[in-house]
Amino acid sequence: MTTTRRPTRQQSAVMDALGSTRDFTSAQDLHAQLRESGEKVGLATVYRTLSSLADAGDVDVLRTGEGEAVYRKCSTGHHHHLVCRACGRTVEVEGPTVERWTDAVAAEHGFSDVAHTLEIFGTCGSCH
Amino acid sequence: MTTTRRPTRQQSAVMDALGSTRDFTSAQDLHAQLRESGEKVGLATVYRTLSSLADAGDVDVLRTGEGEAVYRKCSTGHHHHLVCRACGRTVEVEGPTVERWTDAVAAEHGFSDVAHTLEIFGTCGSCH
DNA sequence: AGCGTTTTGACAATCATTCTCATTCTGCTG
DNA sequence: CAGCAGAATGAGAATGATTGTCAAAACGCT
Repeated sequence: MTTTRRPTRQQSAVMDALGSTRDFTSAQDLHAQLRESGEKVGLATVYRTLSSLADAGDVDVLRTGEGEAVYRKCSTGHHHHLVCRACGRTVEVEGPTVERWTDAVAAEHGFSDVAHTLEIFGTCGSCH
Repeated sequence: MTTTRRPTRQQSAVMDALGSTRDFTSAQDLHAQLRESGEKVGLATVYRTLSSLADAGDVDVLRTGEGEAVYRKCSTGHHHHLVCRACGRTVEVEGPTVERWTDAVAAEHGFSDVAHTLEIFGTCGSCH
């Protein structure tokens, strides 16, 4: 079950690329960036690497309004994102309040194994 | 600019189909259902109708983990969803707590025009 | 009924993502 | 160090949802 992870040049290339941006990036963009910087990495590999990273919880994934998956290297632990819809600046936020609320609501309706997604969008100060 | 909306048979067919399920349904499924029940509606039309309904705020849209768009006719007003990941049963939930929290967090970081998405997934009592 | 516009529908075109599979690495092992 | 089995890669095909195209059909109005 434990997928044997074998470190490779292209995997670290993908991780470095991810680390160099602070904003959410799509697999396609990431692939383009890598090509430009001279790294030869196949598109399929970018996808594969990103999904294993995501599965392992090493990166955060969310979907744009158009359904495209975007990835971001984040601090560990459970948290949410406050994203500027103009410049894309992202702030990580955390709050026991929400966690408690979702758990309570779920319990109240007899749901277990609860998980949730929460993203906040707005216009940041500098873009206003 | 104000798109003149002209009522048609197929549009009401789509709306009826949406109204007959209480769970989130994809455009593809909706189209299949319509075909089965004898309604002749083109796939493109289903998509078009759904997006205008969504734009108008008459239906709620969210994305499955795989990025597929799913639609649901909902009560009006701002609310969130508690979805059973096994049977798909959906419960609408509402909570000033979260609304206040997101607004506060956003304000704290200088963000304005705040919007947010929040969905809760879990396993409901009967599926446990 | 007649007309200008909007909608429809069959199908082609996009686009992101996944699959296929032969080839290339990697980490051992002897 | 050479050899091996299994994992990873990459090029391109395949998939699947969604959108665009455009001629034909449906609407609302006169």
